[in-house]
Amino acid sequence: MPRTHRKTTSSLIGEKLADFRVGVDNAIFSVDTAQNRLLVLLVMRHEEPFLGQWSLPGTLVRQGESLEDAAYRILSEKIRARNLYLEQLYTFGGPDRDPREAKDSYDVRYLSVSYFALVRFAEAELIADGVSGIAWYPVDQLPELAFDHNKILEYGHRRLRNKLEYSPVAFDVLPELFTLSDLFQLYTTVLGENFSDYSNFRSRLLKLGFLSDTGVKVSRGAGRPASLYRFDAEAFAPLKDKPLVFI
Amino acid sequence: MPRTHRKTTSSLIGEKLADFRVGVDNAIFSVDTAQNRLLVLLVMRHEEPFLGQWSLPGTLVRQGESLEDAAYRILSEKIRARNLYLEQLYTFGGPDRDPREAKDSYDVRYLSVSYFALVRFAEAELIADGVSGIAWYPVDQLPELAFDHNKILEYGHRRLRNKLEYSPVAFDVLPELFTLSDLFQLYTTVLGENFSDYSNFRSRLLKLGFLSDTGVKVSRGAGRPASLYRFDAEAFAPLKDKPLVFI
DNA sequence: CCAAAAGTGTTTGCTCTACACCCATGT
DNA sequence: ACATGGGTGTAGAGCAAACACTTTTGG
Repeated sequence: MPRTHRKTTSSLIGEKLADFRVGVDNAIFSVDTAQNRLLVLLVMRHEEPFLGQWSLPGTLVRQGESLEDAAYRILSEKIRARNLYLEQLYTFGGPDRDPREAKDSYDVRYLSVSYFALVRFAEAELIADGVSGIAWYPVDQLPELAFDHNKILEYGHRRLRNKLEYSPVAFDVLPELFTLSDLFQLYTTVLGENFSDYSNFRSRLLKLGFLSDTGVKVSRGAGRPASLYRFDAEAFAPLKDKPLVFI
Repeated sequence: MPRTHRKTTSSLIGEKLADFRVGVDNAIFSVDTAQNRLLVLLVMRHEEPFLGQWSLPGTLVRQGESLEDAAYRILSEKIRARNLYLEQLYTFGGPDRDPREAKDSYDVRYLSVSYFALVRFAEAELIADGVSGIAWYPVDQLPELAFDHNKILEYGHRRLRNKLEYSPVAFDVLPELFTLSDLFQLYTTVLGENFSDYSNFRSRLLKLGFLSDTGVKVSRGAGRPASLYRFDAEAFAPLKDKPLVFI
């Protein structure tokens, strides 16, 4: 494998290696169940390029820091969230995705490893550091973002929908105890109004057998009180690798 | 977003940025239908570290070259394949994944953006460049690979199985005209013996409506001759974004 | 009592599974 | 003729969509 990991600068024709800056950008989603909105966390840029424009929270990777560590670091610098789900999304690294590449005489490439996160909205307290603008934006009302961040978000949004359908991410982001309506509403705000009928959703989920009824009832205004359920990780374990459908 | 894309070296405490070499490594799969084996392309290393060990074909990214371009370049340096499917797999970038990081005084990080590829076996002619060892290995008889390449391959293998179930990659890798047995066999070698009954597989696929019978029959030894089918891209188009199950 | 929310049940049609069986060819 | 692989059909189980209905609360 002669061409892999050759020492930095090669003198062979046409083989000049690119010099990279590696950053991590996060697509952080959250569901505001009170207002039925799917939100994404944006921060205002205070530097060139794209000064004054909204962008995804990101950072450059430090020495000794893994990519995932970097992703968690940005997240914890922006919000205080304890319950969350995070995974790598995609790596965007084409040339010309950052305007600085053109200007820099040194021909530097900016590579972005993006991460996808879903956090519990109620607990996610934004950290205002005085200077930076930081805000939750509804995904259907996004402004034009810096770099290729609109593209990253679109990609992240697709991933979110898939995750919800095929894996139990929802429970990472719901409170410990929740009603089936809470769960249904979460799915509805992410997947759209008519993804399923409530009663069918309900029986499908219950049949899977990893939601345990605590027996405790809660009343939310008018209407019959709802049972509080808990996600039973043990009961779910055997299903972990099977293709699940929560439709 | 003050911490994103800050100019190279920062002097703030604990914020020393990592210096990156970005490589692309390919997990290239192929199905040998004659012998019913799932193969992966490995190359022998002729440099330290891991000299004399097998590894995934990889390269460092050049100036002006996109990640995907780099992936295609390695591929075309190793095999002459015209029909293939390729997509990004995952980015491995933790510290300590490359032993050179420890030795280099300069604290360089080696980041690997891995790509997943599926190529048509019959056409994939290996390019022996005299020096390098290069070979197809059955995925169930892998040697110990350099770096974290075993992990990458495992990840790629999982992706392959998913791709086959939910997307029409198989048709990128089958000949223009194929029998339903060819298709079934491809699925069997990748997903395992008992993923489905032939007759059910058959009717499910045909009902989807994007396989058109050419009427031409081929005889392979004994037994009734089989119809040659063609993948009808137009008929498939409307199904593109729907969740398909080829199980 | 009525509206609202939670929870149950039923009907209809379809898909999945598992086989059994027929068809066309080489030897 | 018979083994071999290709292709068709079917009965039963289970699931999903749609919707009607009951239960329990607040006002």
